[in-house]
Amino acid sequence: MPRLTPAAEQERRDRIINAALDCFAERGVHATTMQDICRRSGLSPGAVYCWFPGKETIIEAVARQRHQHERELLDTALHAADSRTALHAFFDAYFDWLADPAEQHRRRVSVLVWAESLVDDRLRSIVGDGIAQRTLALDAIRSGQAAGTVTRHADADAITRLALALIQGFILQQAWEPEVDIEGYRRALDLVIDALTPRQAD
Amino acid sequence: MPRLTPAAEQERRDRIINAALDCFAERGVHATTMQDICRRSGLSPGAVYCWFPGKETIIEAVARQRHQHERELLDTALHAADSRTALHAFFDAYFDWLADPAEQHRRRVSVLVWAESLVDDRLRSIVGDGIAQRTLALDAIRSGQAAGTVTRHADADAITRLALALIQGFILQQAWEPEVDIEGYRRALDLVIDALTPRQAD
Amino acid sequence: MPRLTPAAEQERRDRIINAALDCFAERGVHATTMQDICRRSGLSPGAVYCWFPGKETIIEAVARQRHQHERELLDTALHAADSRTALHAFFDAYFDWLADPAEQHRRRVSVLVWAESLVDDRLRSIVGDGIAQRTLALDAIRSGQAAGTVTRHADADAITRLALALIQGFILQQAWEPEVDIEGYRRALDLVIDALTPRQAD
Amino acid sequence: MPRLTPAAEQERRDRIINAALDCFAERGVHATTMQDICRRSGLSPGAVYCWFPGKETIIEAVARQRHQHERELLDTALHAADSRTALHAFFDAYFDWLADPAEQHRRRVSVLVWAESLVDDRLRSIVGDGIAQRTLALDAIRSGQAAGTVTRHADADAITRLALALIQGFILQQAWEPEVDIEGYRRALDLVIDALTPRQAD
DNA sequence: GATGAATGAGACTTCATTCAT
DNA sequence: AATGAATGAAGTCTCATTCAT
Repeated sequence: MPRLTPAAEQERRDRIINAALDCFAERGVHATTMQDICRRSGLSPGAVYCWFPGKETIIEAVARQRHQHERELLDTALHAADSRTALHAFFDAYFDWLADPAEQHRRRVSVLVWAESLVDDRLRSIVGDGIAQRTLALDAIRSGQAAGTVTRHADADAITRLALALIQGFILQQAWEPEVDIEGYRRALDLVIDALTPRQAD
Repeated sequence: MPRLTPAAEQERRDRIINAALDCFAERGVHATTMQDICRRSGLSPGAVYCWFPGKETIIEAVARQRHQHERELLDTALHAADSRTALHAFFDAYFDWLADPAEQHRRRVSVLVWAESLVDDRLRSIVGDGIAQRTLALDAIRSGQAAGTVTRHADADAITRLALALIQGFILQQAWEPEVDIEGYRRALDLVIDALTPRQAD
Repeated sequence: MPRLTPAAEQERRDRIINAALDCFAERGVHATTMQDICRRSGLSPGAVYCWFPGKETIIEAVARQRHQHERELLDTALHAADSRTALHAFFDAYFDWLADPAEQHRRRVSVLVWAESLVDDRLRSIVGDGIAQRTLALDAIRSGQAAGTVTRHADADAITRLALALIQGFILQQAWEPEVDIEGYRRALDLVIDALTPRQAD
Repeated sequence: MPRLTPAAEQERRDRIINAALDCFAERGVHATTMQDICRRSGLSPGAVYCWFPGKETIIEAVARQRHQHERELLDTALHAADSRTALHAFFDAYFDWLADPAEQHRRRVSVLVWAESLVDDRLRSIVGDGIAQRTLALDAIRSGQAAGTVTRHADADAITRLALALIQGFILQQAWEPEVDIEGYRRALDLVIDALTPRQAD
């Protein structure tokens, strides 16, 4: 029983997480059995339980993986010079990602996780961490408001919520209708962003 | 025990649906057992199965009930004279409803149903019917665009999607954080609506 | 709540028995629910339980009804003058009955009852009563042997069993294959009867 | 716990089939619960469901096992040189088997299966396969008729049916009365066989 | 580290029977 | 006598998890 290298360990874990992700995307979290995950990952139940203590933990790992890219996008965007640019850059990067066909099927799982998180405390804190990144944007919005590049007619908190809603709502609609016209949505989105980031003080 | 009146039948069904709704809101759809629903409704398993052929059907009935009020709100709003008024009226009515504390707990179930609908065909068509009402608003938006009361810088379809996203995204955030500042969000929302419905032709 | 006349009572009971018989013939005894019997008889569960204390009792009544005609056939046959005539008469009458298309579907229930009787004591005694009529024929066979009209090369008991087997086996085969050639079987049967009832002492 | 050898697999299956057979013989097919089969086989429900997808399939396996020996007896008998010898050999072998006390209790299950097959399509085809072996004997009977070793006064088909009835009828009677005099029955049977297989052309 | 047969609690559902009306 | 909604014990089966090999 030779101990696996860390890289090999990670490979096992990723294999399981991706198998679970695919299964979840196809039949949902609850309809997916551990056997499904075993079959899809090519591992035996015993092997899977070597790397995860239970189904719950696998779901959590999947949830974490789902939020990882969103975090990176936000991080990047927040480094922009001014708020207006940041907002545009963030939405641009985010919707480029949403337009990626390879990710669309798997992103259904994000919605499943949102729902699950309403009912599962551990998952709630994971999803909460992701959502909490909204607060990272708060300062940027506030300084934008101070500098006059973001409207002062609305609360910074509300603005971030609204921005988040525009993303989450779209993700939901895209999950229901994968063929949704993303470019049209982006154009409408630009109007909103422009309204929130006036060229001249309003 | 002579035949129940149609009203009494409906009362039974509603009792079951509401019991299920409460259970779902508390522990989620899958963690809720038929026994839970029986206990909460005060009926025996046999009695529940008198009125619903199975758990699946109860979930569907709950889903349908969830969409009912939204439909009514939209219906009402669409009778407004012009697009701008309609849009404002619709959001006003909708967010009045979202502000109702009595409904907030149960509305978590809407999110659960959204997720479930990605994975369950029958539910998908029920949710789809609800979402499809967005298309009812399309004509109103289009005539608004013709009349110059709605911006022509974005596609009518995209505008309705965006409006829907602003609601769905908020529902999601409210489900996660019941104490979210709804009034602040409404004010930010007004900016968006104003941007979409210019006072003078743009 | 006027008490029914005895005739009306019997009508109710027969209605239930026949409904049960039809259901049993179609789906078997166990797959038939009391609801099935209610539907088919046009009575409510309460009404059925007025006339029978339970499903068990209905099955027993059906079993009794099944054996009634056989008993009559045997009774008649046993009144014949001599054994050889009696045997021929009995088989003739019995197979005339078996040839009646109206009875064939319902006779499947006889086989179901045979099986059930192996496992249900009350039913066993009912079926046993029917089978025991075989012993009524024993004396006739014995006196036939004494008179030289029935072979002495076999035990009277065995002869009655064999005769019974020829009927029961056919009933079974007819239940499986309703289109079985009954006339051919009767001709072969004649050979057997002839062998058992020699024209001259053997 | 590495993969079971095919032999070990078969052992599991047989253990379950035999446990079911014993239970069926005691209380009937429907009164036997999966728990009964589990207890008797010494396996847990999960283990049983590893090897059979459901109760239905276990019943079918039991039915198949019941017909297996009959098939072998018939096969053997059909290899005899001439029809008369074959018929005698077949009945001899068959009734030797019927006389085996070890088998008598379990053979009650054959009757249960006959009944069930009237009402369950899958079972019908299994039992049908067993019964259909009667047709294998048809050719032997026909050539016997051509050679003058089997009576021409009856149809070959009817003769095989009659022979089958003599067995099935006895099985039924033995199921009801285990102490039935099998030797007496065999002597009476010899008379019948002699009648069907005349020493000189008739 | 890995295997996969086995475990067993518990889920959904059925259905013979009852009883208030 | 009859109705039919309601009861609830019991049945079949699933599936996350374990552990001997």
